[in-house]
Amino acid sequence: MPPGSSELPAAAGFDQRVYAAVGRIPRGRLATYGQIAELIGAYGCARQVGWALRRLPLPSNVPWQRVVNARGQISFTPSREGSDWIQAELLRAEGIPVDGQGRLPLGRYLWVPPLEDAVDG
DNA sequence: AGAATGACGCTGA
DNA sequence: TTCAGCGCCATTC
Repeated sequence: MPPGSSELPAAAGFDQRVYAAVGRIPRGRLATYGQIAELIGAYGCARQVGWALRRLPLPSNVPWQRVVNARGQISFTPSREGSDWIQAELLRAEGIPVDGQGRLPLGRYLWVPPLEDAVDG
């Protein structure tokens, strides 16, 4: 729709990129915010990835729970209104052990995205 | 328009 | 290992 006719934020397209990238994370795997940002060509915009996931309506078909910070820990914050704890439960359901402090073995479950553009496919 | 905020990440102590 | 500081940039007030 033409600009000015809606209240849609300019990052609406950005959100879709994030959701598409997150949707590619296999079950039982983890990715970081920075990893998703870099994957969609927005290196350095890790925070914006978090914003996009925050705007994600729950429940959602997007595996948002597989996105954690680079420190290998679930980002706990009151603004999530409990979705952070839901994230821990969902990850445990996928076979990923989550610490009582939200920490998890990121090195063991880190997702390595395929290089689609480098090979013929 | 300017200032504060935040589901991040890196460096240094 | 944990903690503090700084850079980052869209969102929000």
